[in-house]
Amino acid sequence: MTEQREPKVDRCRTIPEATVARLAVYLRALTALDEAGTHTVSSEELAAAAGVNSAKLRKDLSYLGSYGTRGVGYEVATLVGHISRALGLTHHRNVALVGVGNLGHALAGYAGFGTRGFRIVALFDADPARIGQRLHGLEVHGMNALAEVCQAEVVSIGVIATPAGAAQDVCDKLVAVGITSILNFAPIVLTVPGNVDVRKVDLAVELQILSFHEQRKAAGLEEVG
Amino acid sequence: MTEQREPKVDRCRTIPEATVARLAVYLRALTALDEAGTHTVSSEELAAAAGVNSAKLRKDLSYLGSYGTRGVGYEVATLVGHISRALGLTHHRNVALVGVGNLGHALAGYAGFGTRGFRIVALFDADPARIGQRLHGLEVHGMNALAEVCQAEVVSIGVIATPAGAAQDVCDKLVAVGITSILNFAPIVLTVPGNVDVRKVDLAVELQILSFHEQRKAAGLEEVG
DNA sequence: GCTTGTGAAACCGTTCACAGCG
DNA sequence: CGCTGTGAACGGTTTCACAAGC
Repeated sequence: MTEQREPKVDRCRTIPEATVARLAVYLRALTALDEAGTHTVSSEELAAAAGVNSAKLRKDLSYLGSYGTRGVGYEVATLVGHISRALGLTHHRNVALVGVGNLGHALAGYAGFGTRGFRIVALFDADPARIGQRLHGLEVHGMNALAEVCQAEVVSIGVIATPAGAAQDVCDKLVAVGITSILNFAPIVLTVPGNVDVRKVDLAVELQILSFHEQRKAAGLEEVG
Repeated sequence: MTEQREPKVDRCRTIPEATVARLAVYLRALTALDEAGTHTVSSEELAAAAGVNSAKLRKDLSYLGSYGTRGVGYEVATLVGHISRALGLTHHRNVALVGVGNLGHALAGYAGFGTRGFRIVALFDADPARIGQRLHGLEVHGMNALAEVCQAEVVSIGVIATPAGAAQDVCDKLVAVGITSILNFAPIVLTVPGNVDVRKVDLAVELQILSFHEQRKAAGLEEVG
């Protein structure tokens, strides 16, 4: 057997995937603290606000560097800066949204994006009846305008809010235009080239997971009672 | 605080958390296969449809029992049945939705729930202007009707689609009414008793995770080119 | 032959516990 | 003294590889 030693180019910039997801949550909590006028937090306090334990929080933050003060805690503003930089949020990112139906409509109007580093700059839909409409100050384009519009506005993330049947086709088009990050709300697994990142949100899956635990709780009670 | 040390009752019915999440995805893929008229799938095929590798899929299914046929594969209908049972989806579960703003509106109209084991049976909002309105055949109730309505309809899951500021209060009210499973769309960490399960969906967090990878890709290119 | 089901190994993430430092 | 930062231990998850069985 050939001893395949991993190249192990472990430059200090390696942040575990699980940590990345939590950094976003810490950022949210820190922003809230900042707005409340708090200047300093201990790992214990911030961990509570983020719903994790303090050891995990400290380890997560340690991947960014040593930005705390022993015996004191972390400066809120400093952490906000470092986490923002780590997540690539130093400048706003432009988002294109495809599918302006039920859910897409709601996403287009969601104010939370703007305050957290993102701006929806373009809307698309396949339905001729919707093309040309204006939603929250943006015109709905047809899919054939995808390339043109995405290059004019510098779009870095695509959001798919179409029915399942259209999603893979839309995805292929987004990839063809050069988009390499996709957030998918359609209940289907997308196939993409290796350089493209996809994250998915499936509401029914979330409910089904809750259903599983609900059932287990019911079974447990039955046994006891 | 309430340090609940689990007694570690490892009865054979223990399905790992990571597996539960994927079972829901398998179910989605199987339903699609079923509708397409497929009767039998191999682990390889189903794994591809679910976006995982086949070894993982087989191990996941093995927690439910041995329902495949060696040399052949799995019968679609059989698997659908077993996964549905495992997830507690043999009967429809009733869902209460709190917050009928932008997002809540979209969720109330999302047809995908009905076909996948759930039914939204009650809508609530704190805004007097919205109370009494009808949405997709359901009346919007005020928060003071929560107890009454949730007990009349047997609600097993609560969905919070309110602004962040209202979410913890709404959550407390749901818990008080006896709801032990909550899906939270508000960008805040909810505090709940130990017997209550919370799952959260934060759209901005998802985008920030994509942003991280997008940045890393950009950094990588810079280095090469 | 082919594909499932599964121990064992490798991997990753979390928790512990304490050294290090302000 | 208090809190951060971190090696080491632990537990859960994924992958490997092959025996079992149609």
